[in-house]
Amino acid sequence: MSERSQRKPTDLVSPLAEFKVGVDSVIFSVDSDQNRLLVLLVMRQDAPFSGEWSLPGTLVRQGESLEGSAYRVLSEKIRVENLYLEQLYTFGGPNRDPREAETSYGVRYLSVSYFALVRFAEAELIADGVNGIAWYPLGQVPSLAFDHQQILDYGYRRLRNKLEYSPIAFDVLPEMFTLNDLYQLYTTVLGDHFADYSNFRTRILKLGILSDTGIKTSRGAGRPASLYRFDAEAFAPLKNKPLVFA
Amino acid sequence: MSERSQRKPTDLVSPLAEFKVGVDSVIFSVDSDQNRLLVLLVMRQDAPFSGEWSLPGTLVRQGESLEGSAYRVLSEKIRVENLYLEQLYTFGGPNRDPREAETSYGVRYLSVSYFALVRFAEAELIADGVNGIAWYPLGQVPSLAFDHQQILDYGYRRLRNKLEYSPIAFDVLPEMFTLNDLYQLYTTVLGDHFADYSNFRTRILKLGILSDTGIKTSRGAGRPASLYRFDAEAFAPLKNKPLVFA
DNA sequence: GCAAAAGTGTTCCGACTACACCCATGC
DNA sequence: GCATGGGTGTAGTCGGAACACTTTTGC
Repeated sequence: MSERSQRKPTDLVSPLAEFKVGVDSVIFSVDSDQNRLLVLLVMRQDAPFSGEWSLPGTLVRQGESLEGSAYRVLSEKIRVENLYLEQLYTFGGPNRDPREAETSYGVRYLSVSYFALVRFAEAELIADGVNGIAWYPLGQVPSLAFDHQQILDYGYRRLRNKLEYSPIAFDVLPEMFTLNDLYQLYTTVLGDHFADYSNFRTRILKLGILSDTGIKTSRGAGRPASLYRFDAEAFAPLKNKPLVFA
Repeated sequence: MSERSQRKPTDLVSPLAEFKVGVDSVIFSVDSDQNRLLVLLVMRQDAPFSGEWSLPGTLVRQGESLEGSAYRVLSEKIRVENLYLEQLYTFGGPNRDPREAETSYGVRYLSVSYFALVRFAEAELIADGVNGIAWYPLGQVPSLAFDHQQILDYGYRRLRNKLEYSPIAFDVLPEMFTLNDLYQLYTTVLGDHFADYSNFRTRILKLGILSDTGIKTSRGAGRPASLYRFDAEAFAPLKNKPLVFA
């Protein structure tokens, strides 16, 4: 890690800060029935910002890794098997948390943020009867505690980037899915500012990372659609290569 | 920031971790005379890892922001005016720093890493006579203290990405530069796995963000080259748009 | 003149766009 | 049949890759 600055003998510089480290997560999900992009918010119970909505978060415990901490919050709020999780950014300026003022000796509160995309269908919210917890459609998000709006914005940008250039969509789609399912996922997250369905089809198939299971599925009227499966082996050699999914 | 998990009254969960927060920086520079990509390393003076090379870093002081801390280390090591700096990633697993074991009560050491690209010509190393400090060509980097090799790898990846998709090259080139200067910068960082000079020229000029000053410069034999200047106004509307510089 | 470096132009080809069109199902 | 959604094909266009060629300097 780090060392002090290199003044030789007596260190008469200002003292080191002491930190509590929090992990806050921007947890996204796509409701494919209503084509809405959702973010998970929780109502704060304690000061500061008691009664306001915020991103789910926690303070890091002894012996716990940052990512482990992120997974813990996630599992405390929702039951979900399939997800993508990655670190976002660390916010750590002084005075970003009102609790810093209260404490006599200057403890700082730092937030390592994560962003997650979870499979909506299986994501079951864990209501403990006391806490408010809810999926909010992006665009209907209320004002948030701390600097959480900033974190959310940052997470949304990252989500769109990841979706375009990484196969995270397949972490959140069911094992087998139609190409239309995939297309809908992309449009709800990215907006429909890209290729029409027909061109999307051909391009994504040309990548060669989807395998047709041959199984057909019928959703009401219309011709039944083929179910596809993400082919991890075929994708492996393409990893780290610049790929555009949308 | 964050709250605890939502158990109601008594918190009998494992206690919170206490953190020292360090900032470690991957500072790159391009020696355009020798076409080498360099990274700044310092020799550690104190335990742990005393006598080993490491990334320049420091522990965050009271009242100091993370970015401020990164700038402080930078200014303690080199004198440089023009640079690009951005946060990289936060490494914070338990047991990543040997000092955690020494302390009786489990203080954790967390590293928020930054990456910087500085203008080589004006970067003057501040030798304090005691500390080793040196530019190492990438590929000749010795084994590093802590998990600094991992941070360096991460920084290198980010550097290449940023160079391809952001105009950070112009933060580090002189005010006026030839297209060949620009091309050399790209090739030394990215390798010459992209367009030849002639295609690079036309593509970068078509972006419309470089303005020809009309001034010619002659470097030995050959036809004199035009000096160009980065046009920040012309670039402004393109910001946030996906742009490929290489 | 000749070598060296800067700068221009041309040809080829693959990829993306915008459609029009065919196919298989429910009712 | 016909509406509905799935799936295929094609013509036009844009942009990058490769490379030949011209221009302007030093010597």
